[in-house]
Amino acid sequence: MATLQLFNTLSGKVEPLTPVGTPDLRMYCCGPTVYNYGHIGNFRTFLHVDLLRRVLLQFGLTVQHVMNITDVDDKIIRNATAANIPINQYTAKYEQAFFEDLTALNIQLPEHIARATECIPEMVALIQQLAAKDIAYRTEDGSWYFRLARDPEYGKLSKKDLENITDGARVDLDEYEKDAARDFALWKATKPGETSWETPIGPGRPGWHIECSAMATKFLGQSFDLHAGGEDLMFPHHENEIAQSECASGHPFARHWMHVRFLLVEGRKMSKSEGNFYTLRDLLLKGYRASAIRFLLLSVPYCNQMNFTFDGLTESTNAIDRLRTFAKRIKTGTFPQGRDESIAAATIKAEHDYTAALANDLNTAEARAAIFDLVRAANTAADHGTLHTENAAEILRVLTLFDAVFAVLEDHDADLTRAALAWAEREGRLDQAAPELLATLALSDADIDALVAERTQAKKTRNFARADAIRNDLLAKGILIEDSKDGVRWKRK
RNA sequence: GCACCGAUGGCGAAGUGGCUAACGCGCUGGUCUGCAAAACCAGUAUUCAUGGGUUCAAAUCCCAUUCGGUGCUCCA
Repeated sequence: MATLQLFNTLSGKVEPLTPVGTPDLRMYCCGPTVYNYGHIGNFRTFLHVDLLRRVLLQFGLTVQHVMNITDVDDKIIRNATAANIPINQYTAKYEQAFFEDLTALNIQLPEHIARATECIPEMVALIQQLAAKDIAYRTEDGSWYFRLARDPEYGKLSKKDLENITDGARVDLDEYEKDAARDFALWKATKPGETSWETPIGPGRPGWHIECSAMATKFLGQSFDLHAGGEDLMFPHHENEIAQSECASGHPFARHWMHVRFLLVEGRKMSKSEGNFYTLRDLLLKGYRASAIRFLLLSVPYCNQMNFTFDGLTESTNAIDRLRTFAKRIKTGTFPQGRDESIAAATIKAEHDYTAALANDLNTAEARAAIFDLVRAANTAADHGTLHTENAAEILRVLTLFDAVFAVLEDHDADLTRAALAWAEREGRLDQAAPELLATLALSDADIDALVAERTQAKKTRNFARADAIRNDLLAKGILIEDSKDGVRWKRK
């Protein structure tokens, strides 16, 4: 069984990722702050964590995977206050939307979902531990801060020297109360009108970093195998998590740290002001398939910056079509009995290359290439009649391995698009949907089957004008007809 | 401003000292087809941002420049 070699931000080296102390690989991944719909940058991270998880499972490990939901923070409080609703009502909507999006992207759910608001006692206990060592201190207004001067290892993840980062210190209303400018908030005192919790350390709400320390420890213990998140979280978020957790417990926190790099959109930084900021739902309404979005976001390895483009989405759509067409051919085609040695060798090579690529720091681009090499070799063989039944079975097994990780071969795209349209209708956003999309989905499968049957009949009577008219009409509505030896097929483009 | 990362064909992208620079998409020609589609075959970067240097040998190492990104402040 292969072992995953994964870059570790903490050591700066590629190292094997294996469970220590328990049979399960224990991993914690920073989840969303549920104050809005998730954008494609968010999902690049969640997709690569999903890929990691699927690779670990494929490599024979079991995992205990925790993801947090940040359901209390400044933005949530601000937006809920503006909407004049309680924060839990505000976050419930976006949390539900987030899980719908995970489903659309075929992202597996972690074993544990941890909501910040449900783990307040654990956070308070952690702050008390730090307070007992005089590492946490309380300011006059009732907030608690972490005394950075007490952590000599601070900066080891992001390779920062404390001396060099003080100039960028945050200017904050509370700053005058802190002992040192870089000390960060563990607990924020109640401000008028804000949600707060009555606790043994006083009323207030959690600071940003404390929830991940508390929840990771709650579900995985003081030390665990892997902590992952977007590259921007490395500092200060993850650095602060390490500081809090290790100073409190006296034990190493996560052994291995993985950071997913940012994406660009059409070569530019994604931002609302650039006008290139997209949520998953935006793309579905434009008519792009969920599977194509998944495949594109996974096609560039996590450790590289990727350029997300609409041409890339079209490319991914076409690439998936080719894979699906191929899978169908292998599953349903008729082949001569027996086994061809050269195809068998190509199949074994593809499986080997595919596995080696993923084991090598999750090189998804090379893993993809290995599968496409197999597709070409097998299609050529099938065209020449040298692909045999045993070859088909072996190829199908490799395709199954591939799809257990990439998860794009099963076609749920039309249903997912319909669901997105139904959501847009409820939200009054139907005007954002592409017109061609509405035309395509207006046709039911039965309608299409009827037209295809009519065309087949027209062809039999050599009425090609009528047959072509039907085909062109359907094509204009996004339905592609293919005649083959085994009969007529159609698919939605 | 300081620190770090990146720049590979029409587009996306792998490769990080040594076989003809993967793979996908696109495009061109061919096979098949009533015509298409799918599939296959052939072609599609003498060259890896630019300028120097190291080496028998560089896309891969070093220096400089240009451009893009990230962190230093909320951010996947």
